[in-house]
Amino acid sequence: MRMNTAQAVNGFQPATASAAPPVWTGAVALALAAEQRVFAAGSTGGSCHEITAGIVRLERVTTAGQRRIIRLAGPGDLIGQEALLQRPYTDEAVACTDVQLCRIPRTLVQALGQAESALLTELMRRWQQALEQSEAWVADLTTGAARRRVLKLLALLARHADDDGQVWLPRRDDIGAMLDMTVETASRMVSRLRREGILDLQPPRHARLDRARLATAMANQDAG
Amino acid sequence: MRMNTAQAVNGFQPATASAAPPVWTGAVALALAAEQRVFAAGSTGGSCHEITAGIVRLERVTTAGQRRIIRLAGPGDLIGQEALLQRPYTDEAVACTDVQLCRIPRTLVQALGQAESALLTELMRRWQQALEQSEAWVADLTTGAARRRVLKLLALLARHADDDGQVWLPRRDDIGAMLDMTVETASRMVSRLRREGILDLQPPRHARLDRARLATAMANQDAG
DNA sequence: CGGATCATTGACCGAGCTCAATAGCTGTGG
DNA sequence: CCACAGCTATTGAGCTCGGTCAATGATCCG
Repeated sequence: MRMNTAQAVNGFQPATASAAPPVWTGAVALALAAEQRVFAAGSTGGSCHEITAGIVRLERVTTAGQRRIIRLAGPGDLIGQEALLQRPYTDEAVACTDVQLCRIPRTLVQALGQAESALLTELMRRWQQALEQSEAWVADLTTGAARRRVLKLLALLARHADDDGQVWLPRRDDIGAMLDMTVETASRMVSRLRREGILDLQPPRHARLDRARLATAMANQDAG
Repeated sequence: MRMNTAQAVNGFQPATASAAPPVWTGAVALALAAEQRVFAAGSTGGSCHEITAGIVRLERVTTAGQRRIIRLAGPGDLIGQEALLQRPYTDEAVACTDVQLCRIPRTLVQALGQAESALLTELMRRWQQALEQSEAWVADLTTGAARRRVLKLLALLARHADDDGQVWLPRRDDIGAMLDMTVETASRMVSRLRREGILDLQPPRHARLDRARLATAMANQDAG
């Protein structure tokens, strides 16, 4: 199973701090509270969205009837690109935290044939970013023991830490849907990490991470 | 865990029979034998590739040192788009079967600012397709019991059946890398499906599928 | 305060991993 | 052609992680 390939392909790229103002001139900003729906699966909206603040989850219901969170999208991420192609949204998009969005109408992008190429480049960049994150999700969050997957998830969430160093910690059943495990296992893992001092719960729905211990734990996990 | 949501979000869209000649005028065709590498992870190539025949796998080595197949790409799929953005390839691309490719140089796409919008649309379409497939992979192939995942994989492979109805069947350890299970479990599952008449092995590396029984088995699996 | 949702913990059990042995298949050289 | 080596696949036996079922705590409101 082990390989001697040297290059380290790291799943999660450093946070693409797109604090710079959105490039989509003409797009309209809007805000949503946590648990509000951005768009519904199967519905046909005329726009995709750039997330400027907060975290949005994309989820669907599998043929087995199980709710499954496909990926998380944060600031700088684009969701609902399928609308640009006049297709219904594939997944349900729901705000995990309070979020701020930038609504990008399809019409805006369609008038882009001869528009400045910077915009086109940006579009491609974001699109590819989504693809890579989706693939990183497969690679990191669906592989190995439950403990490993939870650690990986924490590492991902740490990238979205808010100003005072707190990270958003999903509800246990959401963790389950992300990592394909039961609520109980998710809870057990979180509790264990708390006892190990890796995690310090700050209810509601938040925690403080000990980055060093987290890194150590992940290294140990990968080693074992 | 079960939900009463009615809409069926099917993971795998019908095969995008892109038998039509590639839209990329100026791109150069090339052929590779099975197990040949299309591009290496970390290397910097000047082009992305459209697959016109065969199957290519995209894989990486996780931080745990485990080889993990991220997705499969077939005819009509675009791989290595990151080259368009002058970035090194994220994953290793290896031909699973003999493949035919269309090499699309970055320069070709860069001269696209004012080019016909049809090409731009096509690019976006493919990009989105890759994203969706990656997400479908997460949804279908990383969820649930080993048996379910193998069935899902077979359903996916069935979409790439060759002319005489045979499907390419990965080596057991490749199945393992795709579905995050051991070689032994993969072998056990395949053997079981063979005994159940869902699968008829046609070595080397091929099989014939009983679509009806496969569908039934998947339905049973989802029901249980 | 009472009810609802969410989280934690325990006891038990089974799917899948580990370790290990056997069997097919493929190619290579005598 | 056969014999052998090296890979690939299959199968078995035991053990463990995580799922299932169930009970108890927290937390959060109205």
